[in-house]
Amino acid sequence: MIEYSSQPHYLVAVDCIVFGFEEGRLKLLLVKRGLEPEINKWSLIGGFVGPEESTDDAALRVLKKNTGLEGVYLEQLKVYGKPDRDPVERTLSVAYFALIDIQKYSKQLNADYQAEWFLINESPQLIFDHNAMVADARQRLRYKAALHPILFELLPKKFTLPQLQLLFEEVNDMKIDTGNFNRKINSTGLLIKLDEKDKSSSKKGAFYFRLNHKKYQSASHLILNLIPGSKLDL
Amino acid sequence: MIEYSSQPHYLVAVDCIVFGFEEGRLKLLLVKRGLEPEINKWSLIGGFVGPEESTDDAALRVLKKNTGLEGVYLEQLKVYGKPDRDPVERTLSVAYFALIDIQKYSKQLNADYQAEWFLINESPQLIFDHNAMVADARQRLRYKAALHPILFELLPKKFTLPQLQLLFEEVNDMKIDTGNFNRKINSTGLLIKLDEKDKSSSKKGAFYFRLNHKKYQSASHLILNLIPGSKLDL
DNA sequence: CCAAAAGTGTTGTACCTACACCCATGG
DNA sequence: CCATGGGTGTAGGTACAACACTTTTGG
Repeated sequence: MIEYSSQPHYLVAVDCIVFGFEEGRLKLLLVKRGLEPEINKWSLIGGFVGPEESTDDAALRVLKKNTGLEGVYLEQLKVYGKPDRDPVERTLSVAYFALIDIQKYSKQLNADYQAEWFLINESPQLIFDHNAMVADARQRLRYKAALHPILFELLPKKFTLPQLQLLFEEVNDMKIDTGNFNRKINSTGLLIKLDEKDKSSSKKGAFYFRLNHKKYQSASHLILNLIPGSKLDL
Repeated sequence: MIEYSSQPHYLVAVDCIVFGFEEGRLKLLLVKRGLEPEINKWSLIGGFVGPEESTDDAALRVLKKNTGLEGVYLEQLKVYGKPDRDPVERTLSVAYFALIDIQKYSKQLNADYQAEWFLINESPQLIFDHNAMVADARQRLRYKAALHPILFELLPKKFTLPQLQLLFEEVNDMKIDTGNFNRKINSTGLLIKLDEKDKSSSKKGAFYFRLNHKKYQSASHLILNLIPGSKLDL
């Protein structure tokens, strides 16, 4: 039997930066940590990687356990591997970011786990290096969303153009011209206009749209150019 | 003393996808693996992460040991975390990709480690999931290079525009119009024209250029638009 | 009828592609 | 003097930013 003799072994965790979008604001899902150290402090959703699961599997499991959701958009962000990032024992963390439809979430088991949504700019101090993870994830989200139509993952099945524009403005932290935005979005062919209108925020009402899923699948690598002088950085 | 009781611990390795560019072709640095299993098969350069170093540090160490080079461009690619990716024992691998000036490399200790350059499209079968890592790294390189001027890291201090164009063509696997390419490159202000010419590949000779380092630093997030209808994908 | 949000039209400009063209020089 | 690779110029088209404009409807 071959073995790697005396190489050191470490704990491996996953942590998920979970983004949501509600009432025109970008939000972040946090939980109160359930174990020492730093018990009861706010933390990203996370857990240790089990012996029979991949890190991807572990992230999915953790996500399902805390939100009840499956089939959400999940992407590996990066590894945080400083030796002393966890004071108890060396633990590597593989960070993932998830985009979820916050409406779907609230229909699921809400109270079971004491998870809570925070406005992203008003979230509390987090444990360890979790604040850095969130900052990195926001940057990555901006970057990725500039090139790929992933932000739809944050919206309910039916949504309006003003809603979508607000989302883009939140993520990129800038105002966008409505005319140009609508024209570009429509030219992608990704949206299908419904007959129904949302009158909750104006008298005229804004038409609902839904995703053209066929187009969305095949165009997941499409390059949007929705953000004018975009200041990407990665 | 707090501890995370009985959570499982794993080995953690780093593997480096090292790119080079020579004679107009993109190359990959590989080594013959020095330990069982799969001893003497071709492999990425890699090693286990030591107890006192971060994964980034480990990658730098491994790179220095195998190429003698320091201060090279190095970026985390992603973690490969399937439970059975190493048949001996569960080992997570944090993959990094590096861009090195192959000229500098050959000046360093060349024969000490039995590393060898392969044309990227003619590289041998690699151990474990290393082939997948290379494929992912190529894609990431293309993606990143479309937005950031990182490809200069692959060139020597002095280089010509035709050389640079070849590099872009290799990385993106497409022909690029010379006129448009030159104009765009020049408009970035990233290059400084030297008086000297390289006459090795034509009678007229091509002017050498060097990087404007100040501009390069401050514009590391610059968005190049050098690849026409680019087919990015990540 | 008016305020306020939704959505459309228009126009000048910047940039980009394609391709024709000139340049330098070793043999 | 000509073949070859290096490098520049230019015309036509596209797409975009900016902003003025029309539409709808509840109060």
